[in-house]
Amino acid sequence: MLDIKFVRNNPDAVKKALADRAVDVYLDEFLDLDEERRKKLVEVEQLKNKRNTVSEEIGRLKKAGEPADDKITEMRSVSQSIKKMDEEIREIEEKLQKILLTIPNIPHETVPVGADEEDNEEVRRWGKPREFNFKPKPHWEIAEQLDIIDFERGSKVSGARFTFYKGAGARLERALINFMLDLHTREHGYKEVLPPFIVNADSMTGTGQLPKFAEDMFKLENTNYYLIPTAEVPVTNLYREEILPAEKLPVYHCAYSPCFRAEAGAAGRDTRGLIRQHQFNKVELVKFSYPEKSYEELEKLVENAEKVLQLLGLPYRVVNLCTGDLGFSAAKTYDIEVWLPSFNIYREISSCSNFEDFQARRANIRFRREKKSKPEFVHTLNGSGLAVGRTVAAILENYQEEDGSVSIPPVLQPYMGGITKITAEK
RNA sequence: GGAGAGAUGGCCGAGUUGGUCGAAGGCGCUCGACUCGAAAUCGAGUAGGCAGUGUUGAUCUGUCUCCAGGGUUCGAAUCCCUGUCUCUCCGCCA
Repeated sequence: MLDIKFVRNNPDAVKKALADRAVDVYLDEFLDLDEERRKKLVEVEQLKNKRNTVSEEIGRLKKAGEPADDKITEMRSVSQSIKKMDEEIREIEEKLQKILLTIPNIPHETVPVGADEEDNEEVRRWGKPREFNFKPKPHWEIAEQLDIIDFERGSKVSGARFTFYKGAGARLERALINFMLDLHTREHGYKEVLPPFIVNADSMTGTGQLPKFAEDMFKLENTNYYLIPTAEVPVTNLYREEILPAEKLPVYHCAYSPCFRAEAGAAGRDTRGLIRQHQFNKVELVKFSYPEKSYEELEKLVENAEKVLQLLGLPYRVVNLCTGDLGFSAAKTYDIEVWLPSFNIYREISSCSNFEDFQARRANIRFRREKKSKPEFVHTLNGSGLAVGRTVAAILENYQEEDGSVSIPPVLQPYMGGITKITAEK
């Protein structure tokens, strides 16, 4: 959510940001409503002031045993006017809030202006895609031949885009989760959290999933609960409605969680394999930062996520998302894309964003610079470190051998009970 | 699931026969005095949102906020209704 005062004072900047994102918002209507609200507010506050002073007087008169009937009658009508005006103001505020909640964040000045992913800007590459002397297979073929992932039974038991991991596949997934958590907690200074996987609507609004993106999520019927689409939601909302002591900043958390996504509107895309599932695992990194340090923190966050791929020996590139591809709440986002040989392209495996104070304002997460200074909004950041399912896919594809077996990256071997290779069971 | 109790400022905790209550008191914190310094002691200060003023986030003014949302009333932390959460006991359960 943007600062209403900022929108009021910088309508042109907001309009430009909206245009760059190709988003339609009725900003002029918003500005008119805002002005009307303030006008009415002044009026009603004057009336309230009158009510307060006269009511006090009535109390004094009654105590002294003097009559106050005429004043009471007068106040009766004043109170009625106040009630009416409060109602009008409330309606205006509701409209304002509704619009405000659907205005996306303003892109940072270093974000390239562009229409879609074609206009994203490649920042760097790491690692060289391996040259195969045979035709690399897609990960779902490898996995099925090794009998470590069962897509068909996943569909039977749940539906499309659900899978069973089995044997070494299940263990690989678990190994990756532990490897990532260990790396981020031991080497990168993140404190681990294991959050609830179900949250309420307030939390979803706090991080920006609601009200605009309700159809992307699974809602539990007859409740106010949602399955989390990412650990970003519970972990960022950890400090909702709180004022953090300055000495605690920056706060770093990492969290494993399953993620549930309805993938509405993605029918027909990535129908095979692990790339797009209704349920997948992810290790998430979340930061709460001083405003002036948040872009520094973003760079460090991306590097922390990259480190996972480097240690796993998976080639990747980092791209700076353009205005048209940028998520609703983000001011700037780096995607990390891992090399997938069978696709012959880089595919998103991590998304690291700085939300500046956009989520903090929605969720009311603040900090106090000095003991006596006013609370300010923190900046929030998060990034995948990494999406585990896609990492499994990348390992299977990049480490596959011609005989159908898959080598285990050395850093993962301790987590896999020392095995160096996944081979088909006899 | 059944029965009961409760939700007040950074924390603890008064206030529940409605009327100078944004809220006593204590702790904590900040500043000052004392001290070579510290402790102790003494004095002062110590919520947030919105709006106006100023103008750039000093000050001043108004207003709202005592879990949330409604209601009664000239006036509610105090009365009524609904919801949420917490605690205790019982039942059930991993």
